[in-house]
Amino acid sequence: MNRPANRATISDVAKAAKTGKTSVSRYLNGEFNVLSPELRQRIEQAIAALNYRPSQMARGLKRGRTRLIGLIIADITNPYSVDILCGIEAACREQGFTLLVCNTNNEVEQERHYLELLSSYQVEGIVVNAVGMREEALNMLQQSLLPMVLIDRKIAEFDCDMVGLDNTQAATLATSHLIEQGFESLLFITEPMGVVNTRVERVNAFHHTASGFPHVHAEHQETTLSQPQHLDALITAFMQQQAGKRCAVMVVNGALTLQVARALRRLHLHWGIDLGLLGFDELEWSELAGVGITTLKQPTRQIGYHALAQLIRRIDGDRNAICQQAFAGELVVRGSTSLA
Amino acid sequence: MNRPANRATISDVAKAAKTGKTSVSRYLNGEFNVLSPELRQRIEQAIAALNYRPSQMARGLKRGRTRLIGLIIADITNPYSVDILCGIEAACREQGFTLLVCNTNNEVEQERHYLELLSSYQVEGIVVNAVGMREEALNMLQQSLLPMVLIDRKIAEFDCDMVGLDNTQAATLATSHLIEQGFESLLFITEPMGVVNTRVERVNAFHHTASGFPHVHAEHQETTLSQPQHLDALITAFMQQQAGKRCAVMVVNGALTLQVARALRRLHLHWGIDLGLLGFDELEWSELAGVGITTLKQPTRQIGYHALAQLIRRIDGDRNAICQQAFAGELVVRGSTSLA
DNA sequence: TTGTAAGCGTTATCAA
DNA sequence: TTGATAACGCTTACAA
Repeated sequence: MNRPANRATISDVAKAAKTGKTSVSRYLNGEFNVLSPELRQRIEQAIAALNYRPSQMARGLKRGRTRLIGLIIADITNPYSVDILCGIEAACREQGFTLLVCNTNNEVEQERHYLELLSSYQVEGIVVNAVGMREEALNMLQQSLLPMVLIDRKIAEFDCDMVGLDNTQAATLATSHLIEQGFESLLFITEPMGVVNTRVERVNAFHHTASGFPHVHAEHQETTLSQPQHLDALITAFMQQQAGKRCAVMVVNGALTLQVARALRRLHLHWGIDLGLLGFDELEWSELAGVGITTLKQPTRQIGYHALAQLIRRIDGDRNAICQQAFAGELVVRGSTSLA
Repeated sequence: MNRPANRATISDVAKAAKTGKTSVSRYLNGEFNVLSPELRQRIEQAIAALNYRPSQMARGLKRGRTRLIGLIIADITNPYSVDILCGIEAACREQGFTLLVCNTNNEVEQERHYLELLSSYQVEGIVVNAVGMREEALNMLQQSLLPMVLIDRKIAEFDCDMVGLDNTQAATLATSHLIEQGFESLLFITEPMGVVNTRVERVNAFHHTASGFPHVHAEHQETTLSQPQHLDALITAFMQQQAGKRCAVMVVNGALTLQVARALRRLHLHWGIDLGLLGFDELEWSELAGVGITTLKQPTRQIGYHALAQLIRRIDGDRNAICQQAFAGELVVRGSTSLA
């Protein structure tokens, strides 16, 4: 019943080194103080000879500590999420954790699946980047008992550590910039606000800031990523209504900014010439699109990094009250917000 | 010694349902034909009551079959890799496999780490997207005994299934297009060719195609992503040397195209006006950059999808000869290659 | 300094 | 139909 194709086990190594499993285990865990140099060497050779690698399965089963962190991403296609991921990875590396990335593709079923998977593989904590995730999916998270931290998004009635952008500061900064640049008519385009706190906070700060300038017209409109052509109508209507005024469009996130830029192209409207344009989220092509697009840049890496730091604190037993960390955004000014 | 915080085990369920572990295990594996309806219901209730979830750790340990696939990505920041990932995921979903994504960030150490991790968690196969991976890192792969398929890149002296672009077809298509558009002087900018077969094949096909047109000047130059300013000198020299001719630049991949576009901006050269520009890899912003950038689009999703299909064939015991699948690229023509 | 043996939570074998 | 019981590969008391 030999299965020669299979990997060597700790018993094989023990046999080859003419010793017991215990000593091999000790070797594996670096407990050299209880190993004679001679035995240590025998084990070393046996391991090399058999090309032995310990089974994390068995290890995890036994000790329950895996140094594994799960990251659930709703949409890996989103560059914002990827940046966050990089920040988390950096932190993981420093702390000796390994990151397992799971992309749910915005599907509830996938999220449920991964959540169970991660938990059943004994990850010690989970980071959830819920950008674009539907409420339904989020509720599922509450069932998980694992240490967990949310990125970017709060969930109503679900107390959980959160790390993200200071939306009020950011939207205020962006709106002020447009007004300073002399724009008198502002349109904030957002995905459906619903209970998505990031969107709501951005829109609120937008209106609040604009309301300090009576001569400025400010309105917001909702649209969905799935119906990009809807933007054409939205923007056309706005431009007609506000004809003669210096108009600017502000966009709630990077994914939507891409769609807005495409719509403007279709409409033969040029940002920086026919109207102003400012988008949340810095994109690699922001400077290449026409005269460049002014963006509100999030400290994404930092957000990811601190999210993991917080998670590890929880893993290490921190029982302090839930905390929400908000980081300031930065304005990157380009041609799209300086009308000639 | 009770640990009430911990998850329920199969024994707990068995106890709660007043039965043995075996029956519970049978229930979990859907062997209802050997379970009386009555017992089945008791188990069902016990599971619900305890919110029991089987431990994949223990399962994997026991049966050695996990339905897990590992994906090793050298640079998740690369949109090409993300697209591939999406294709693989789609295939995984269909086939009932779960994908674990590991980003090595182009670090050899990370790759070694993940390779061991995946194998020690009993993934049944690995897909490697080596784009941007250094040779050093690739060698490590050879040690792995798992079923494996490479994306985009071959490794010298390492027989392994590979799925990628038909580089010769693609480069020929692109070069022909430039010549048809009346460009007489072509510069192919590539990352260091070394033994990276994709780059070599593209450059070779480029020269071969151009050589059919005696009036066309064709040259290639190497540069690295880490020294974007080097591009400025490269391009300036080319434009001066070929002054008076209709010049075009072709770029070996999307990441480098981004850098080239930035360099051209710095040099105040406008693609579609001062020179032609064509890049491998379609990017979401290709149409938004100036007059739009002509690209050679890879069927990325398809590549990912077929890579997984091939891997599964191997997992299922396919022992046929190593196979390399090359998919055709498609030209997306935009303003950058039609000089007024 | 070394080794034996009892688990960890499953599944597989075999007997009832 | 059921259910002990022995693995799976590892860690960890506990002995020696």
